[in-house]
Amino acid sequence: MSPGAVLSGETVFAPVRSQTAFEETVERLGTAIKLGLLAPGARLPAERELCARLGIARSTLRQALTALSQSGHVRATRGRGGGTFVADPLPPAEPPSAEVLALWRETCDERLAVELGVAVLAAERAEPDAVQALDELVAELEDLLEDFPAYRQADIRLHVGLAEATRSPRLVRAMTDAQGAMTDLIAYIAHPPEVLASSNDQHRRIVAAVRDRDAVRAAGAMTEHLQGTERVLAGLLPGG
Amino acid sequence: MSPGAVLSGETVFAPVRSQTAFEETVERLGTAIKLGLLAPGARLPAERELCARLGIARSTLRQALTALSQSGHVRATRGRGGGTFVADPLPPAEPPSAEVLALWRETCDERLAVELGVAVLAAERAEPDAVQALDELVAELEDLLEDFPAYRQADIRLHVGLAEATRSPRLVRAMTDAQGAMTDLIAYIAHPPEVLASSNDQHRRIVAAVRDRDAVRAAGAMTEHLQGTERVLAGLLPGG
DNA sequence: ATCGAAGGGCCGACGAGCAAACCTTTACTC
DNA sequence: GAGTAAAGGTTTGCTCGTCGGCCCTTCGAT
Repeated sequence: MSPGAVLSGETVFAPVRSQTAFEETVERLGTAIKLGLLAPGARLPAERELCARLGIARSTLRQALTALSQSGHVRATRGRGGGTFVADPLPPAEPPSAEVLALWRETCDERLAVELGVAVLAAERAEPDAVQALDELVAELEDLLEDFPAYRQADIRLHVGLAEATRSPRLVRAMTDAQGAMTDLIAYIAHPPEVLASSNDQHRRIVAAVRDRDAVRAAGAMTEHLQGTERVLAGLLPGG
Repeated sequence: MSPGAVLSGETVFAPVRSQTAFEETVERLGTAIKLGLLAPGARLPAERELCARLGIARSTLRQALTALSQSGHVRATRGRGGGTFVADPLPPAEPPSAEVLALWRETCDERLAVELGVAVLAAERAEPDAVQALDELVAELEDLLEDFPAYRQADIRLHVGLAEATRSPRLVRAMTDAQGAMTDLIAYIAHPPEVLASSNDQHRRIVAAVRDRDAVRAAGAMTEHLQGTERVLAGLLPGG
């Protein structure tokens, strides 16, 4: 038997953790809000429409919306012209749990895979339109070096935008999940403007490689980009 | 708004698909069996132990085992020294559903991400022991060029072995999931010995790059390796 | 012959989720 | 100002998956 046999045995028989529809909905909408995919002040679809789109009963959706409303991420107004809106401003983020911190390396590993795959496929497939949108995001980021929260929001839009350029919905989902997991880790470490500037240089190189349809260069630039975060985390967290 | 806004909106509000514990268990064990992670004739842990490890009730586990037994993947014997065993031989694989076929490109995209990430991280982290195990698998594959089913089983062990070399359980899980999804697509296309020989050459180069701790070369070799499959599928399936 | 470890079967309790109503608030329209 | 449409809020009852426990059957080892 190969030396890894124990590990794969462990993996096969690891706990099955079935999320409930309620939990999954809270997480989906909550992450989208925290990542800025749903902008502050934006209006969600009406409950009756949203539950149909999500494929769940309205009562289940309302449980999720109630939870998000109690945590302050969403607020609802009644009557005609009312609806459910993303809170503005958003409530402050909560510090990451011990469990999240303990698994930080695996989280980074998963992100590495998603980002690398996205970089390669975006380089193969991105349409000129998409590349232009990415260019604009990079320019926008340049003006946000002094304001980390705003920078991070636009950063997420850039990474998700790369995933969208692959036109592979599952990769978009994987990217939002990965970014959601990373945000918990990233939020509480310092990001001086110089670091953000160099990070955005890397963005520029990634987008340039995508424009040139150069998958190898895109992957290389992305690897470098991710190493920055990882090195900082390795210095701050256990198991580094 | 970026051109991708529609896509990310679609993604955020896409149906939440809550698997039941029963379904998840059938899929986990079923995939492990089909992939050969649980070898034919192997004995599963006792029900009472297994349900504890999976974190589910015994009655739920038994539903899953009953399903797997009815589909012929597993057989159970009672009494002391009895237990639940992986069937030998396994039942013939079923042809892929129309849904699986329609999403083949996204499946390949996800696999690309996982395999690429695994290749890079394995090159950074693999221990000499693990590399040696991979070498042995490549050698074993060399003797199986004439027997596709056996080749494919060992092929999976090699790819999962690479994932194990990263020592990242989530990547191992991601790899087994990806291989499970690919198997459905691969099983029904022709694989003449010459194709397998060239595929195994690529394996050799991947492992060599991992041994040399050369992440870039590992990623390159892996990309090339995956393109083979993808090109064949693109020729046979719609949307290619 | 007995014991113990294994699968096999059964049943009651509980909670998630669903479906379909109905109520309340609010704003636009005529 | 009355009516109506569109939104969130509430209630109710049912189904079904899951749990947890209990007892039965089988059969090798002692």
